[in-house]
Amino acid sequence: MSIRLHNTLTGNKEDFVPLHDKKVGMYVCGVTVYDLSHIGHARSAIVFDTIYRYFRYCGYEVTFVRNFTDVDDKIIKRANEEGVDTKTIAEKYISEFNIDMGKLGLEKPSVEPRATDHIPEMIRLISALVQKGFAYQSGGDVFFSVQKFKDYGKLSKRDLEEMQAGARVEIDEKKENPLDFALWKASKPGEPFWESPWGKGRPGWHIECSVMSQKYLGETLDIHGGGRDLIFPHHENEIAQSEAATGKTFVRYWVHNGFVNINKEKMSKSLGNILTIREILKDWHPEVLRLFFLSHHYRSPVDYSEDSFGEAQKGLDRFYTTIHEIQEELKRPLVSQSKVDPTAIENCRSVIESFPARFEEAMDDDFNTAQALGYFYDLQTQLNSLLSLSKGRPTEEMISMLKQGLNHFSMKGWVFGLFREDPERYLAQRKKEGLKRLNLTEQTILQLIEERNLARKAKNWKRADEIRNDLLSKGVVLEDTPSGTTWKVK
RNA sequence: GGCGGCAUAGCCAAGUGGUAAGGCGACGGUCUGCAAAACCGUUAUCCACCGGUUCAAAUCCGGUUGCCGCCUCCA
Repeated sequence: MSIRLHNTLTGNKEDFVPLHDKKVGMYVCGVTVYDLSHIGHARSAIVFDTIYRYFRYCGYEVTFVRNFTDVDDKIIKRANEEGVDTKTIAEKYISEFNIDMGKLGLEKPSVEPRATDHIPEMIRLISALVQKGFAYQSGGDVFFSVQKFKDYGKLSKRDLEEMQAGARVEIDEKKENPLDFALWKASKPGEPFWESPWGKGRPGWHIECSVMSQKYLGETLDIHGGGRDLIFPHHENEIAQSEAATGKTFVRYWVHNGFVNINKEKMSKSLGNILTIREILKDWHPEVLRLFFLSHHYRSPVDYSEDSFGEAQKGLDRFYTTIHEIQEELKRPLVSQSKVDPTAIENCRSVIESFPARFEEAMDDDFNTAQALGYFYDLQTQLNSLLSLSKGRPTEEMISMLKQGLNHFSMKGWVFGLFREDPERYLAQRKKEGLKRLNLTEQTILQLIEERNLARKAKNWKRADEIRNDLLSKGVVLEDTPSGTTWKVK
């Protein structure tokens, strides 16, 4: 079964056939480094990280390129505000970005090129475009002439004439056509610049991606990705530049992820609701973020809210609890015989054994992580069911099935970047955070449990329930198990 | 104004021709001193509305309504 993916260019789901048998060249637009990255960047990064991982899981050899835009108006503005040079700003936010991505547990791309390291190549490409008549110099600027490129608008499904009629475009006297875009910009005093045939200047935004993708992946890429908002003008312009220069198809499959809203509102500077990855990670485990995103289709918009993250948190806790319990069960001595109903065992077996196939079927279908996650929940239910059949007296058969389940969590979980923690540590950490939030110490809780257990021994249920209710009202849940009383934060 | 997308249970969310995954919540049961957790079961005769195509549609086509995104920097 091959992977099918939705191609923005055609609007259809297509069978993925790479250019070179089992090799995939994938380019994803990274960030402009002028500020901390936000939850939207996190989504894009997580979506493409998952795609990257799944291709590798399927045995593809993937070259994954994700760039840094380190020269840009916003960086210049920021540098001026802080009275430092643009390089300082860029370096700072590249390192912040790397910290965030590290915490999110993202795989390192194969190459992370920076725009400013590719200026000579950009100048070469721009010159070629001028020579071929696709671009023209105007003062110290060079523009791409959109009218010269017949296919302009094919990705964003726009018509040049209609856009011009739209008249929302600012008239720039330097441009022959208001929709023409800058390949090279003359630098103003105080701005960073490079020498070029057109004088001192700096590259336009789009050219870097054409150059860097071509350099690391060749003239035709298998996959090019990014957020939906990049479809126009960024990716449209990349196509124009690249295809005008090479005469070849630039990208075979365009993949775009949906946006993140915050409490049903668009995230924007003007609304002041930008949620940085830094802030998110103060309150939530990185895997909560991943679980949250992966429970939605990558192309749909998602809405961040305390509640929705709380739900993801709950789900993650439950997975780790199951994994932990399996590990504990594996340590218990085997029994040779069990009175457990064999059909119950067989039900568990069929779900556990069919999991990999179902997981792959879902992922092959345009990376349907939400569906795949549903199968993870099914798997979990069956493993819990098995645990409750075993009740601490596992047979060899049960152990083998539990191990199989654990293996699935580990192997398939890797594709999702989930279940990477030691469950015991994860659960302990959750308790610790909970105590901090409730302003309680473990000592207090353990003392109360001790007191309650004495009451229970004396069959003083009234006192025992009183203690339990008291703790519950503070947010602590007690669970009496055969091996003793445990607690957790609600 | 142009282009694109979405509308599935109380909530979140898969499903693009074969008769509604999964999660949260709720309810009933098993277990338990009672609970909690876990497990089992129930919870959408129906997928915004109207019409059409088809043996068959949430899924395709046409229309209506509502919401959102892009068209300007943006993941």
